[in-house]
Amino acid sequence: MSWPKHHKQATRQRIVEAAAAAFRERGVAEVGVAEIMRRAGLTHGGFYAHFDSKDDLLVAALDHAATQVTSMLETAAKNRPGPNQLLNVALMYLSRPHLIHPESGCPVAALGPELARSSKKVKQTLAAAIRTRLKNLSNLISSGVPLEKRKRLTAGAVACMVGGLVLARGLEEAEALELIKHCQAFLLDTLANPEV
Amino acid sequence: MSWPKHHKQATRQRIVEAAAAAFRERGVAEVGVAEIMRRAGLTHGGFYAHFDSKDDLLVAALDHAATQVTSMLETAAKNRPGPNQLLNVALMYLSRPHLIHPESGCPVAALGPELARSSKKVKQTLAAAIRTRLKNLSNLISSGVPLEKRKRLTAGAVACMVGGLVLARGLEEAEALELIKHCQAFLLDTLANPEV
DNA sequence: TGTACATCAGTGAACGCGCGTTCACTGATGTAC
DNA sequence: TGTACATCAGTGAACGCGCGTTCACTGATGTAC
Repeated sequence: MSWPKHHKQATRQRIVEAAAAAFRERGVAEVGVAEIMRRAGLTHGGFYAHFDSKDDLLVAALDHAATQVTSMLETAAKNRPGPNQLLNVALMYLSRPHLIHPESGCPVAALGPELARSSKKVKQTLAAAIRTRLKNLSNLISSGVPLEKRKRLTAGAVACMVGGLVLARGLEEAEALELIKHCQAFLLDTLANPEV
Repeated sequence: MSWPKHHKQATRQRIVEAAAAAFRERGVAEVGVAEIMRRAGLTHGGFYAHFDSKDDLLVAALDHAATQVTSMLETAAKNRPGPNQLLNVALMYLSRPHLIHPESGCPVAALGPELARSSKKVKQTLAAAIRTRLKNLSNLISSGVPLEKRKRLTAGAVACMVGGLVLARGLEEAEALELIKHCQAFLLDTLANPEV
């Protein structure tokens, strides 16, 4: 073996990271293979030594982005321990940094509709990411709350988070910040009441 | 004047309607000018007699789609009069027909992120559509509720509606229906309590 | 330690294709007489 | 009423361009001796 075995793997990872950022920043259709390879410090010809197709890369990039956001939200929950972890996560999600940095943020908010119209593999990866998100956030609710109510709270909170960000990114920054603040306050009222 | 004056206008309208449906169904980048003209029963060459560019058409199509949804939601509010109009609208929005028919549904849920990354004109049209939506739904809340609270409820409800649909469209149908049901229940709990 | 070698990650020119856009033309229309 | 005409909505071939993908090649690497 003429090259260190981790070398190619590391290059692949760099491509995946570049793609995950570029896709979320500018959209899957708007970013070409050549641009991603350039961002990863390579030329476009080598792409197909790492991936079967652009679609194959999209699956890997989506998976990477989803994992990245999962650990970001977990960190938010751990760093601010308290009685209402789900609320802490929602407040961090509906924040200015997330609003103005789609490239490192939630792939559902940045690309959801586009991904839902993509190939079967991409749709399956998206569905898996959403399921994981719902499950993880559901686990942040006290186990004293009945299962059905936990599902309701999780679905509502995640929907409000994703929708709040999608809507805010369609407005100018001043209005956007106001909107996410209102969504924060809405969830605060809803999730912080004693029955949760 | 050799043609009835309304003729060209009617053709233009047909193109806008075809585009509004096609874009919401398959995405702006994925649908070409030729396909839209074909859907409108025309050939692609005539397109530029009606629009300056594909982007120009997108502005008109987005505007049309937003108006269409506005009147759909208004109908929902009027047909089911009651103490909680905002909830009625949300329940209709988070429904199976809307889930499986993006081509006639909310353009924010179908195209939001893609539009937010588009040209300045498209972004402005999107922002205007979102502002109108927020304002209209805010007006459905009893004027007895303080303004700030109304803003909070509106923002939260609209975010939950849009996010719920975006998330649901990323899942398989059975899970999707369950998710929108949970979002419905979430809003029912939140909006139907006496303090609203 | 030094040299010849096999491996294979990465290069860059080239491909076919579909896109948005342009333009010379066609032919259906209402009007003038 | 009938015919010649000007208008212009719509046609369809053509354009340059950038895309995803392919492939013959290069050159950096660790190994054998």
